[in-house]
Amino acid sequence: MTVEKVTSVDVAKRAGVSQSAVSRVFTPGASVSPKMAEKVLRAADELGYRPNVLARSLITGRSRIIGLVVAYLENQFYPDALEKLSNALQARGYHILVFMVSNDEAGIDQVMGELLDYQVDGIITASVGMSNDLAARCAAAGVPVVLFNRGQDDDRLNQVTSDNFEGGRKIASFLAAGGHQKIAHIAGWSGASTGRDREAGFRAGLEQAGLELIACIDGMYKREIAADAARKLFAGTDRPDAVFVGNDHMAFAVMDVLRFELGLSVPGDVSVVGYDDVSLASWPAYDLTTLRQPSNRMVEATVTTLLDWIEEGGTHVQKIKIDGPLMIRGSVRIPEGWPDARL
Amino acid sequence: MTVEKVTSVDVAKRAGVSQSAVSRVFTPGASVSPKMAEKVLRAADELGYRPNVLARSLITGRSRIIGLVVAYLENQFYPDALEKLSNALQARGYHILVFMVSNDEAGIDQVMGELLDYQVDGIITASVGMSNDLAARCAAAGVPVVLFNRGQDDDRLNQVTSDNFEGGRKIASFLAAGGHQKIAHIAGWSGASTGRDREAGFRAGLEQAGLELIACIDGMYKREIAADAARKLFAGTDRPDAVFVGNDHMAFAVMDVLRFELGLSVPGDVSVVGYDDVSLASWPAYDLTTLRQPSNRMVEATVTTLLDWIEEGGTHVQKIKIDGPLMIRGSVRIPEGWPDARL
DNA sequence: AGTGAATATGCATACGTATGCACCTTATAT
DNA sequence: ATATAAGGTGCATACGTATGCATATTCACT
Repeated sequence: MTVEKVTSVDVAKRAGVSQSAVSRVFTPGASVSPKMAEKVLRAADELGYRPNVLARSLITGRSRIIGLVVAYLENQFYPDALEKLSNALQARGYHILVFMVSNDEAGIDQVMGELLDYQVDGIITASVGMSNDLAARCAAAGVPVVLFNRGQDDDRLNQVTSDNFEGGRKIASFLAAGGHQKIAHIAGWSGASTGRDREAGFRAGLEQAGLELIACIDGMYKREIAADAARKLFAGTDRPDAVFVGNDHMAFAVMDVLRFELGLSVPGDVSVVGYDDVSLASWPAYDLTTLRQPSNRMVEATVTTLLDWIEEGGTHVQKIKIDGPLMIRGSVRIPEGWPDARL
Repeated sequence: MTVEKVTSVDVAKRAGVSQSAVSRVFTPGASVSPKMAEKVLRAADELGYRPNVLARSLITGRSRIIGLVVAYLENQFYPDALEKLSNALQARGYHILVFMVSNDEAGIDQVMGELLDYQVDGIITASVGMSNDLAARCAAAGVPVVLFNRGQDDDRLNQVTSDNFEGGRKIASFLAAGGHQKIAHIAGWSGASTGRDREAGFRAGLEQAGLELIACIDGMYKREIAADAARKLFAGTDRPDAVFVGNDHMAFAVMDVLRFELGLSVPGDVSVVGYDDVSLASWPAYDLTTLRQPSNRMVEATVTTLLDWIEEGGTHVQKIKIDGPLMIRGSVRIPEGWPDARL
């Protein structure tokens, strides 16, 4: 396999011009005459020349690479987000370098180091937090960070989330309006802001309706743990008549346990509500009522924020919350005369 | 935001040594004395120095970046593969640059060009084919390619697939053994080898059992098209008693239509078999019988093949087929006395 | 102590591109 | 026609690192 690299020098030679001229032809906005452009482009085409992005980045200091840190792709919300992020960035001339990471501090630190080695122009973390030390290193390296679907109290870190507190609250008032009395919660991981905020909003909404949680278990955003939580919640005789599960991924597991292990009817015996509105939630097998995280708008906000920092040298750290509607489907008892309008 | 790059020169200065020495300390296998290593590492640590991968790649000609081209992540098989590929490559010091692509020739060509601009060391396409022209360009650039889950007659392209023909055949004999008489097929996209091979194997298996397909519709690997196909298949009075669907992603849609639109029982009225064995297939809501594509082994083979080419200058193009078992679950009528052993 | 081999180190250069500067060409206005 | 600005072009250098070559140091052995 003979590798014949063709460089701007080769093109210059063939076109009978200087290397700078070639470079300028391939640099948008540089000053070149039409005649020159034509000559160079023809020579480039004949040789099959394409600029070396890496060499370019050495000078410009911009790699057009965005690092994406993500913990797991099993929850459908993330591949969906990844696909949308990648498309949006690709349309703007950037590309995503993927870093899978186990969600513990040591793993993240190690991976984030590798990330910076690649001179990424920016970093998006999907549902992953950062240590202070790390945030400092990114800041020092001048690499902007956006936390996608994760909040963190650090005024160097941009973040884009749905309005988790308000979402939890909406679900609470919806369940309360449906006349549910014994309401339980299988929470998202308490180590993440999303889980905590949803729970807090949910509790606030219940209180507002004069209700109280009868049980709350941390599901860790994991299918198996959520399933166990469901088994535990429904082990006694005093069963909940409604469960809010911290995300759809866990909610599916919970519904499976309720229906196929315990023989309960959803929503006949118990209402189930999720969070995210991944596409599977709308499939008839689950038909899950859930609070939609508007991934399109979240992605849009993420990309806009990040590129603003990269290209305009942004200075104002954004903490963006995006409101989403409750998607009412067949997994819940629907309140009498509940307005069709989305919450 | 002040960006202070710290380079090997800075480290050299502080440690009182030459830049070459610093480079060697960070190059595994280079000759350095323990004393030197210690001095340099301390200085590097104090300054927070890390080698610039991009600058390094300019000299070595290796970027340690693998381009991954993928069409869509909705089918759970792909995020799963992506996660595993990324982990496996990461463990070997490589990272994945993601390129989303619409599955048409023009889009692929455009994207593949950008890919080569990044000087990737290798390319993996997930369920995406390549034009001859493109294969030639990759070969000319010395960039090895592995097609993951896609076959193509081109002796420059490595490929790793499951044994799709044999898989289709296994499913046919299983359904035949179950006493099904009116067997239909909702095929994978006929534009892809996987779909064609599964269908061919399926037909061969039926013939072997003295049966014949009563209907076959191209589902294009798309949920909505598969759902329509199911509606069409079951519109008349002479309904199939078994359907083999070209992948799980479509099979879920088919089951949804059968159960929730047509009120049929699966497997009471009709058996359904899928292909892939994504994790959702084993969830009780579907409990889908399906032929497992062993993604772990496929990923392993893909990574091994690719890195062999990259690091050892491989020369023998691999066309690897990996056999997978039929996972027998509740979506089919199970043949009397069918051995528990996997097919 | 002296010899040769083996190991460490520094110097200089190369990788492929972008860009400041100086120069030259062409267009524009006077 | 001349003066001036505006636009093109080439030269030289820089980006941050790896590496061949020559030299300096260490070591084992006689």
